[in-house]
Amino acid sequence: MTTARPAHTDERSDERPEERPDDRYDAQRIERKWSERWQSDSLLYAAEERSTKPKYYVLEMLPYPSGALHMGHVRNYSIGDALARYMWMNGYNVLHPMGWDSFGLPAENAAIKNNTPPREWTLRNIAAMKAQMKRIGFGYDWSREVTTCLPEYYRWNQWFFLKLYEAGLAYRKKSKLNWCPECATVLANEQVVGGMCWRHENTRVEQRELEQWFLRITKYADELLRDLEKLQGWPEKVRVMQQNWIGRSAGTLVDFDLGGTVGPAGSTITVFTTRVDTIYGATSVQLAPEHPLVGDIIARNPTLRTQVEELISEQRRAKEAGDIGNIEKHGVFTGRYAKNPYNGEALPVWVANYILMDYGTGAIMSVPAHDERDFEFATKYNLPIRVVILPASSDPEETTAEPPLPFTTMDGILVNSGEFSGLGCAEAIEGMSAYAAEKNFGKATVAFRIKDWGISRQRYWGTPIPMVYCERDGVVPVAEKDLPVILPDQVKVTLSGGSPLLNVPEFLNTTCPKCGGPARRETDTMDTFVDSSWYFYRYADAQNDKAPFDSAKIAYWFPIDQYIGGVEHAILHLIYSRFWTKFMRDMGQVTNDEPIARLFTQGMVIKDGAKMSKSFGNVVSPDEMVARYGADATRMYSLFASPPDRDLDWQESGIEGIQRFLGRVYRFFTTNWDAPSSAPMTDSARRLQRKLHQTIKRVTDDFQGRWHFNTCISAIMELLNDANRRMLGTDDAHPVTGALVKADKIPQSLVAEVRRNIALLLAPMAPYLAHELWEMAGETSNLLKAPWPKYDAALAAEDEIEIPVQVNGKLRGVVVVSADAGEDKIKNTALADEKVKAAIAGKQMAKVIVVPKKLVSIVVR
RNA sequence: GCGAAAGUGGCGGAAUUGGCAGACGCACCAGACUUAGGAUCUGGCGGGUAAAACCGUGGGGGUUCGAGUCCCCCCUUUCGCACCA
Repeated sequence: MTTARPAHTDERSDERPEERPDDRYDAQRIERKWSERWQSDSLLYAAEERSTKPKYYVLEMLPYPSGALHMGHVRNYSIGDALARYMWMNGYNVLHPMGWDSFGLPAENAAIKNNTPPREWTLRNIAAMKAQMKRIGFGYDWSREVTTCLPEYYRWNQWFFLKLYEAGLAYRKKSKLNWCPECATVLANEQVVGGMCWRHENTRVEQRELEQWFLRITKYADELLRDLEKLQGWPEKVRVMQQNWIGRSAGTLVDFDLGGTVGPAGSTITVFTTRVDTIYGATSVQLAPEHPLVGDIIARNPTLRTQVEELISEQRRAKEAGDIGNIEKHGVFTGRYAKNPYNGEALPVWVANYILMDYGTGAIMSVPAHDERDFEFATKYNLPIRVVILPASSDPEETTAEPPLPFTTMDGILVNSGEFSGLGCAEAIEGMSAYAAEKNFGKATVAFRIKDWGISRQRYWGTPIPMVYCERDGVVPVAEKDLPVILPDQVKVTLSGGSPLLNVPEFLNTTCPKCGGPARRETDTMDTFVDSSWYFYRYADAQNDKAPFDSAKIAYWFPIDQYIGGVEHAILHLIYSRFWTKFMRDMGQVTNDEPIARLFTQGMVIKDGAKMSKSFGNVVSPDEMVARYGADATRMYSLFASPPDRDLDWQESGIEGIQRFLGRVYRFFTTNWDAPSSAPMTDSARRLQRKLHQTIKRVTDDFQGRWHFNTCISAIMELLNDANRRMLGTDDAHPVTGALVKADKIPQSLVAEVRRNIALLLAPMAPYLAHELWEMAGETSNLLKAPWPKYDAALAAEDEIEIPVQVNGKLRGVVVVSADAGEDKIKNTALADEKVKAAIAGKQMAKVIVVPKKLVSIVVR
């Protein structure tokens, strides 16, 4: 059935007077209008090359172009964009760029699934996500866009790799590596989470031995640790995580002589210990099952070999399961003895499954009396336990008392320790280390947990490593002038082992840069964390085709003033970035020691108590939110729902509330309030003005300080509620008497002032609406660069304040006094209050405490 | 096991410095305007009471005139680290 539209008639009785279209907040209309304007101005968000303004570099972590933004992105970028806009309004030369971390495995998976080349898939995703960002209205300087999968970018990865190679910081080594069967590639230690692949949480990581390229991040281990001190603008949590990751421990190396009884691997066991002061209490030496000496020891002993092999597999199983910490301690005695160089004692040598080859030297001295693990082990195998440290005590009699074992703390005194007896632990460590060095059987040293960074990936979609293997010249770097080594386009991608590039002869076969003879290219590609280790430098000079960047531009923009992203990058990305910066500094490319001055880690976006994910079916699509409520409401809700460092619980009804608020703001501008054009500042007007200045202060303070955007949005809501109430002439309740007072009309000039400032205050958080309101208020300047409002402390100050009065700790009344009232005045007013009088009637007043501007507390008996 | 953060109405959260607990928003309830309302506006909204009193910030102690906030013990949740010698 079709109903013809009624012909145009002049009169339709049932029709209500139509709202003027402009009376309704139409987010889609407003956002379309401003989006068009902004996009026609390519210089709108551009950072200035030469500027007299102070610089401000605000950066959000670049996304992986998966195809669509998720709410986590929206939250991250809403915070960054609000800050950038705030800084623009405060007169800074703001650098606010965006890019794409666009190499990596998902593109290959998608290629297999959809039969689309990774490059095509990736670039299409980038276009889609860029459109989303523009729709939401994030103010990025797109002239500086960085796309890591393009040769214009990754050629500099290769260039840096050559520099690292020249500096001896890139090297090749055969090693056992973490292998994810699902990814069919090697993973860095950082990408193994509890024995599982970081990307496939149900896939157990295996160990494989392969020739790999490594970057010598350990060269900077000490500095990376030390400079954490400088990063006061970073969350404590992140600094601690990095500190643990680097895992520095100062200790001593001590050689235990095997008396020439062991084969080619040597006849000395070097142990690492942080407690050399306990060495006189050592009752055995423990080797990791994979220690090189173990091979020699078990060579002619099949029984022992079987036992050790069992230890190795126990350890491997535990490692793969990720619970090496809970392994049941096992060990076998090798039948050998090693000499403690301090006292000449021969100690039995054991092999134990809880000793790790990749920490320290893979060998320890076992001191059961003063170490938890050694105590457990010695108890199990009946090894002797000898006390050599007694608790220090101010009472000399107590010093002789045997402590409960194991006694592991450092506040003790050495006993039974030869010439070192009587020393405190700390001085003993120092003295005994020096002694070892002097006698040439050891020295003080530092062990680190951090390992060199393995960057080889047997994958296609990444930066080719610019190295060539020649039969005559061996490993040869590609000449700088021949960069970039282009990643070929038409490649059959599979996920079965080995790099797909092996099957591309025109890539694989090349000539040796040295001799010109036939050679093969390296077919592994770089870990994508290489891309993200320095991308933010490229933003400073994104078009440069002669160098990764011009150092002068880096000197201007760096360090990054504010970096914003998820805490999941606390270790990997952020430690590699710091390493890369230090390397670039040492090669003279940059002058800053650290890339990032301030770091902010925002919380996750969750829904129904769980992280948004497809498997939970609780994913909220930003596109849908923007279509339904508008970009302003979407981003503003992401700022309003919780403080940015906490997790955000997405509630659809919450965003509706924000939408309603924006609608009220809009109507505040369209409503004709019938305000007197010139009127004296009535009491009510004065109160509104005070509220306005208080609001400016609150919002400004939040931007300057703790970034609790939820409370500064609340403040703006309060201002609007207050203004509306007064303008509508709703009755005002007197704060004390409760008597209703007719609200006064607000003069036109104050209405205009409130409107103007609401537009300004909203500009960082709801830019589309703010710009529209700014224009509606008759302003012609660009709101993006309009000066941020200043509050007047005098106008913000209350002239009357409410003072609660407590009697014996319970609230009994509230009195109003002028803000500058002295103690006596406040006290007298409080004591004159009827309710207070009633509460203290018939009792004896013991004490009256007056806290000016705060409260009165009366104690009665 | 070690370390960190957190625990406040039906919900998200506020209280920034020891000083009126619950701002702001959601949900809900009532009313207004309406043929209608998933629009808008007004009012209410921790428990309790007729109204008060009184009780309320995970639990138990403490300091203080006064504690969500400080101290001690415990519980729960989240995150990080975990035979690192």
